[in-house]
Amino acid sequence: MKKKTATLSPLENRLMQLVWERGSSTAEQVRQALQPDRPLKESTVRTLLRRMEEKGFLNHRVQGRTYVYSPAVPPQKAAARAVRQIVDRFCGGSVEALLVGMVDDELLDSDELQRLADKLNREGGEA
Amino acid sequence: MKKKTATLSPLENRLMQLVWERGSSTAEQVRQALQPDRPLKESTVRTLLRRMEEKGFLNHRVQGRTYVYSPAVPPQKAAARAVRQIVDRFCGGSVEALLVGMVDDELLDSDELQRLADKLNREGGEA
DNA sequence: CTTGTAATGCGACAAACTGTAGCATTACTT
DNA sequence: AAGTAATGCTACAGTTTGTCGCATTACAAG
Repeated sequence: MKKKTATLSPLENRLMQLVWERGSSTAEQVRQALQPDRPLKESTVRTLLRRMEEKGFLNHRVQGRTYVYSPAVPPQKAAARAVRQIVDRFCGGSVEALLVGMVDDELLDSDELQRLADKLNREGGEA
Repeated sequence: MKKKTATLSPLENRLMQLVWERGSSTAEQVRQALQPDRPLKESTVRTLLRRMEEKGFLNHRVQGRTYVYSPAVPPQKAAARAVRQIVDRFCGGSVEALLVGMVDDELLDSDELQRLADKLNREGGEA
């Protein structure tokens, strides 16, 4: 059973969140951000950050003696990617089916959908 | 570390797929469905099915000497649930942001969205 | 230049999750 | 009463996750 993981674990996701919010951060900053809620040693945070970079979710640039990590992918892009998986898995590839399900589940209401559709169409598609 | 898994593994997902398609199935049927592509021993399939039930994705009823498994949740419901997670994780809770991202990612095009919105609104919301 | 210091990556380890399956037990069919 | 088929339990190896300690290294200060 050998394979490369392209998914973030719960905790990794938590960190990803922070990095997205802050734009970019150092291990120490992330550690502080997690602070009283989730006290982790710096080594731990660094390991996580490193793994996340291996998985392709982060990039880092060296600034002086410090590594500054930043998102390799914008959140919405990652989200879209995740949704694609869901659509394939659960909805037989039909995005429409997914949206219908979301409305049924009250995750989204049709008015909101309407409004959004209007907005997007008005803007037109600027590829 | 504590335990509490609410997610399906890749292979489990594969089986879930089948059960959704077929409505309900026995271990043997699932095994056959996986056939040449993924030959698994019955024991294996049974273990997977059992785990999936533990995780709350399947139910089973006894029919004679056989267990017949069926989805505990319809696919679109599960999808919506998964999407909710994504929305929270990646889009700061904004479904709209997600949809915009999907359009950007060409996973969905605004015309399609428009059509769907119209359709849903026409049908009206039968709670 | 030497040394102290801070930041780094590597290697480790236990618990949990996955993929796979053998086997003793149990429940129908004959 | 027996044979047969389906069941759940237990097991196990390979991975992933959560957590670190530590040797090493790049800089700043002396």
